[in-house]
This record gives sequence, structure tokens and C-alpha cells, in this order.
Amino acid sequence: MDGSHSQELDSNITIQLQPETDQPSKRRLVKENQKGVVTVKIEANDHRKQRSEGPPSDCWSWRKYGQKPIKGSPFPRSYYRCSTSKGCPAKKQVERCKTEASMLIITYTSNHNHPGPDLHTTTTTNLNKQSKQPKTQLTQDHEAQDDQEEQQPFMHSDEDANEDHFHYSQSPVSQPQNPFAETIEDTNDSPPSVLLDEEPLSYPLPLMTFSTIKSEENDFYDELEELPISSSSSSLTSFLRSNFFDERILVHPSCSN
DNA sequence: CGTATTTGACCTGCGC
DNA sequence: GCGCAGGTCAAATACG
Repeated sequence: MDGSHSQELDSNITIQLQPETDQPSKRRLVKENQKGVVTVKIEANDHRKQRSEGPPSDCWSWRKYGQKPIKGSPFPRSYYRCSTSKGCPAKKQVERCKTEASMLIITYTSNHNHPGPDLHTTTTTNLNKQSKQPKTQLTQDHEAQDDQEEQQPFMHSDEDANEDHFHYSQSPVSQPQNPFAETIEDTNDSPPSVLLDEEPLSYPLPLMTFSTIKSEENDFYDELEELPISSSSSSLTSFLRSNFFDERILVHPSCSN
């Protein structure tokens, strides 16, 4: 890892944070300074890969409000809005890497203007359970981040890790605000106090060990073909909660298309 | 009945 | 100024 922070969680999911500086000039994206790009590689054990890209949701609830085919990519991009709070400006775009079909690129925009759902509880609980996870593994090569700015905040996954088996280390995303945004904005080495303030574990994200690997059938990945987000979000959510991170999450240095 | 998802249309911004 | 692409909103449909 050099350049970035790649983290391997369990098996096949790679999460990569990107500062998004790469974006040439994407129309509106540019207007939003607060943007965090996370690349999630889902290499499921089998072909079932991700059926839905929405998997890695953070602890927030997202409502899909649009989907559009992207010019250079065979896969459409889905647009999600935070449904946890009505006025929450937080948004997220999920798309598949055109070069790596198994890679999901999640772009977070804006921060949440409300506290997380039950992350604390969940996280805490989970952490306690698996306290063994040194979430600290964040140890990646931070040098790179210096360059890029951020690396830490990542998605943690899951909106509800509280489920029975979701044990993973929390991630910055859980913060009340957009992890990415914070990072990107602050940039740097200094961990946003906010994060720590709210979730001391936010840092460990790299280690999101979803030990709960329980399932083998991630249906959710079944449909990844061209339609990333599949249809059933409700069901999806459930899946996410329980199996999404069954695989391994690694942070890749780059894959942004 | 309520909520979420899906799909199409419209608007905005950028590039040429 | 025109065209293209991306992003958002709104209406309809499906599911819980």
C-alpha cells in the first residue's frame, strides 16, 4: 500500500478512500467541496459479487432518489440521500468502477446534520464483543495520505451493525458528519476530533473486520451486473446488515475509473 | 396505509 | 450559442 490505504478486512471487499481530487471537472460534483470517494472492492468468494452497491452503507439510512447511466461506464450510477433525517443534506453516489466491475465507487457528498442512528450503541456493543479488533490498524502508509489528504474515514459499513452479527470496527462514517468531508476538508493528519469525540473507534476502520462472516449467500451481490443497486433496498438493507461485509475489505490505492 | 424504489423528465453546468 | 452529461425532482408502482 503505498499510496493509499488499503485495508483488508475479511475477505474480499476492498475499500479505498479517495480524496477525489481526481475528478476532472465533473459538473456539480465540483461544487461540493465536501466529497469523499470510497472504493469498495467486492470479490465475493464466488460470482455473486455485489448485487447491490449500496452495501456498504454507513450507519445511516439512505434513500435512493435517482439512477443514471454514466457515459463511460456500462454501469449506472445511483444517487442516495440520507433518510435518517429529513433535512440532512448528506448524499451518496454509488457506481461500479468501469474498469473493475467488482469495485464499487461510493462518493459521499455533504455531511449529515444530525447524529448517527445507533452507531454508538451498535458500535460499542460490537466493539465490546470483538474488542479484540485493534481498530488501530489504520496503520497504513499515511504518507500517502498526506498527499492526498485523508484516508481514514471510511466507510464503515453498515447501517446497522447492530445486527446480530455485525461486528466491525467503527468507522468515521459513523460520525455525525461525513467522514470524508471532514477528512477532506481538514485533511490531514489530525484526526478530526469530532470523530473521536463521537466515536473513538472511528479510526480503525481499516480493520473493519466483519467477522461475522456468516453467510455465504450474499444475494445482494447477485445483481451487480449492470444494475448496481438493485431493487430491493429494503431487503438489501437487511442483507447489508448481515452479510455485506462478509467479505474482506481492502483499501485500494486507486480505482477510480 | 405508509414508505421506499423505480423511471422519466427537467434543469444546471461544462466543454466545444 | 449549442450540445452533452450529470444531477435532482416528481409521479407512479411495489412491497411491507
